[in-house]
Amino acid sequence: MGQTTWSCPDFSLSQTLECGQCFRYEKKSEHMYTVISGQRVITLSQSGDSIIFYTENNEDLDFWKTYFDGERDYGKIKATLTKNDTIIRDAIAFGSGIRILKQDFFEMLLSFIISQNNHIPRIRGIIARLSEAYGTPLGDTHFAFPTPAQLADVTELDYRNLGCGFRARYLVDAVRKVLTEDYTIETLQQLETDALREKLMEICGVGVKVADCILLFALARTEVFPTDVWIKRVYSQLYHNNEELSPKAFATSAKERFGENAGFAQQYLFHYGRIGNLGKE
DNA sequence: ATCCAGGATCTCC
DNA sequence: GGAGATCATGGA
Repeated sequence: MGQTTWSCPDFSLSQTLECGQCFRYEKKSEHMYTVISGQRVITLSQSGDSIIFYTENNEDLDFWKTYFDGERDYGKIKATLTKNDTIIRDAIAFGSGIRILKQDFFEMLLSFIISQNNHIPRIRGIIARLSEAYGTPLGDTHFAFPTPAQLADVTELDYRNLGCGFRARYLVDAVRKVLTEDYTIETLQQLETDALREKLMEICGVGVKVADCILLFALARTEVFPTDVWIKRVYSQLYHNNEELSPKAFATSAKERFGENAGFAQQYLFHYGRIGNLGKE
C-alpha cells in the first residue's frame, strides 16, 4: 500500500473526526482511522503535524485535503476568536486541532435529519445500515453513502426497517426534493445564507438546527452557529451565568460575539461541552 | 428498567 | 404565536 505524507498545521485527526460533525469513521488503532465520505474511502494516520494517507490512488488526495479544509488558516481564526474572549480560550485549548470538515451535501442532509432526537452512536448505526443497503461497495466491507439516484425508489417502510423511525417520511421527502433542479449544489450555493437556510427548511424534517448543520458542515457557511442542547448548555453556562436564553436571543448573542467565525466557535464549544469536564458538575 | 437523544411538527389556546 | 405533547428506536 502506498503512503503519502501531508503536513497540515492546527490539525488533530482524532479531534476533527470525533468532535461530532462526522458520522462515518472507524478508529483502526491509536492515531489511525478509516474515513468514508460520499463515494470515497481512505485510511490515514497522524504523527505530529504529519498526516499519512495509505492509498495507491493519488488522485483522491486533493479530495481529502479539501475534505479536511486544508487550505484554511486556523491559526488566524483561533487568534481572532481568543483576542477579546478569555472564556473561549479554554475550549480552543481543549480542541485546538479541530477543523470544520467539508462534507457531502446530500450525506449531511440525510445524516442530520436522522440525527434529530437521537443518540450519536445510534445515528452512526442507522447511517451504516443505510449505506450497506443502498450504497456502492468500496471494498473491505465499506460502503459509499447512497446517492440520491440510489435512494430514488426507497419507501418510507424501507427506512423504517432500517430503524429510522418517525424520520422515515422526512427522508423520502428529502430525496424527492434533492432530485429536483431546485436542490442542486450549484443552485443552492447561489443563495445567501439566510435564503439558503429557508430553502433547506422547506424539506420536511429540516428545522433551524438541522439546516444550520448542513450549512456549516457541507456548504461552507462558516458564520452559522448550529444550536443544539449541548451548545445551549455550554453557552449559557459560560457566557450567560447559566441563564436560559430564548432561541432568538441565543442566535443574536452568538452572532454578535463570534461574527463570521461563529461556526468554528460553535464546534470548539460543542466539543468542550460534550467531551470536556464542563457541565458535568 | 427507565431515560433520553446534535429536534421538528402537530396541537392546543 | 408560544407552550406542551408527540414522534420510533435502542444505547446507556
